[in-house]
Amino acid sequence: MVSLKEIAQVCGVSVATVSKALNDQQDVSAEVRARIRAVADEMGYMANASARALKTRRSWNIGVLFVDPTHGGLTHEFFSGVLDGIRTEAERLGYDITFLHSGTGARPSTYLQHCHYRGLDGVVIASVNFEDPMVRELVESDIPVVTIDHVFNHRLALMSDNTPGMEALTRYVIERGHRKLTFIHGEMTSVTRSRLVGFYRACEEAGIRIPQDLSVAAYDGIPLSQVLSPKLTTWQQDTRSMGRAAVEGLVKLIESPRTALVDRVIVSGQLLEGETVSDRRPGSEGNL
Amino acid sequence: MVSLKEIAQVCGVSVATVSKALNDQQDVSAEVRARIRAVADEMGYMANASARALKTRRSWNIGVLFVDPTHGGLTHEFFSGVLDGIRTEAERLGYDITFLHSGTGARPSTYLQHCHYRGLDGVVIASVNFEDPMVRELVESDIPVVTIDHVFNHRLALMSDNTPGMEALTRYVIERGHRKLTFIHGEMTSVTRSRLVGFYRACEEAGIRIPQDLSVAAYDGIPLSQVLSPKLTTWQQDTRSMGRAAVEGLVKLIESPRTALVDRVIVSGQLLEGETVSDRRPGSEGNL
DNA sequence: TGAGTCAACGAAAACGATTACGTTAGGAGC
DNA sequence: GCTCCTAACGTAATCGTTTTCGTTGACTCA
Repeated sequence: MVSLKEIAQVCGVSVATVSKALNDQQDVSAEVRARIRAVADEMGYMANASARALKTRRSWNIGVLFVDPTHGGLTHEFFSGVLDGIRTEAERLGYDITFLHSGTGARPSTYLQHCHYRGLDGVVIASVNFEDPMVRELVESDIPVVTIDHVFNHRLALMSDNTPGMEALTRYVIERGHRKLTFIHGEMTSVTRSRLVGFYRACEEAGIRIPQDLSVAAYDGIPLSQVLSPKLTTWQQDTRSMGRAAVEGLVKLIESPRTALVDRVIVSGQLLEGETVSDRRPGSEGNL
Repeated sequence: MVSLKEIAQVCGVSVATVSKALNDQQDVSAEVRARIRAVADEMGYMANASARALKTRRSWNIGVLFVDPTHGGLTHEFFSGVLDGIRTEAERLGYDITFLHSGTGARPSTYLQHCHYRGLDGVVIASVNFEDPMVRELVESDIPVVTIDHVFNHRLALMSDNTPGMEALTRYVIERGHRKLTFIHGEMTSVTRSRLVGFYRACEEAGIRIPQDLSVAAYDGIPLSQVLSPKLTTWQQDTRSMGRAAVEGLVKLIESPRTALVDRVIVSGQLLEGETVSDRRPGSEGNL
């Protein structure tokens, strides 16, 4: 609440000079700069984000759009990890984050309007219905956007390695002697399709013969799977890294739109060997 | 990005009149107001939060302070529920939320400075080390604050029903015939102390005699406990309600500081009967 | 008719920061 | 001594709102 003006008065200089000194500009002598900094520290000066944003049109604020289809809110474990990554990386780079929603206060609005209202510098979109007109409006706007696990033209997309990951997971199961496989999935989203491709690839590569005992392997390495007994064998997505990578890419897009690449970033996961896939290879005893 | 000025030009009125019309003030005739609203809608006008905040000193933005001691970040299930409640209620009341942290951009700072930087209207504090000097600085500041599960003088506190909850849970165990009880807890926080009080109360009420088979009851009804086998018997805290109630109280404090009550709000939980407490009463068969 | 009232508008000053541009003075160069 | 350059500062406009305080004109009423 102490402003540039007050510092200027104490130091006997103009507001402009204080601003320059605090922003490390060249137009100020070393002595004056040092004095201004000392006074600013002493007075406990803190910049006013609103005033700065108003003038510079940069809010240092990133929007996060997430709609949980299962209505589980933020408890959804996948998004919790992603969000934590987003939050961590944003903080590191000097940004705050704001949850996007439709309905600013009493009057209803769109996601894009919410962005304009807050002057958001960019948006991370994850886990939404990408067919939603409000989402499309946002993606087609002139605001920097990065999507997670969905690809739009001319937009930065951050993908988990769904196809190769599923392929590797399936191959793991096949290698252990299983020949009759079933792929159980939820809603048929683009993510599901990617994984299905990986599943088929690994199957084709192997050929399918006779059934044996039931084994289970899953996608997503959420913590829950590790406290179950027996421990679930899964392909673990590094959700935190996904969040971090998303923000890293977005901020590049924001801060150097000319040179930043609009492409596909893939964050790879890893096999988490649990106890739910038996080893049926000749000569082995099996572990289930 | 269309501003009041542009609307004013189109309508042939002053900026002041447009502002008044859009903010439902009395100083504008019905016809002019209607025309201004129509033009504003048509032009897709959206207020600029920064400009408004700069002028009114109200950001419509609430800070959320949460530091996970176990370093699990937002994946901490308790806080995920609380956060979702905060988010939902804040949205309903027209507020956005911002995660507080120390370290605004490159330069390190305190939580309070972060609040000033963003002009936050109030703060919800949960799951932090309440002895932290930075937390105390925040609590002792002039910013509206509500704490969750911790009581400060002259500050609004939102408590879960730790003592009566623990008391009820313990009584439940005793009623089923158990006489030798053990209370296992983590760090000795004020929350732990509250629960311990409830535990002792129920014990005193009953008297203690001989040991029997092992039974387990737990506090916190996180989803995990329900997928375990056997299902854990727990006292379930309604985390979402806690988040909502916290924001509800905070906003009252923000919007009517004169009449809002600074007190203790208690959100009660409920017994979630699982399968981990056997029934040892005479005549019963037990279920474990 | 003249004073007074009031509804309906506008002018302008903020809020706190940034920045293009103007100004000043001292030194260099001839 | 004069011009010119440049480092180091200040002036002032500007970002988009809100809000106080005019101002204007129509109307009422004695």
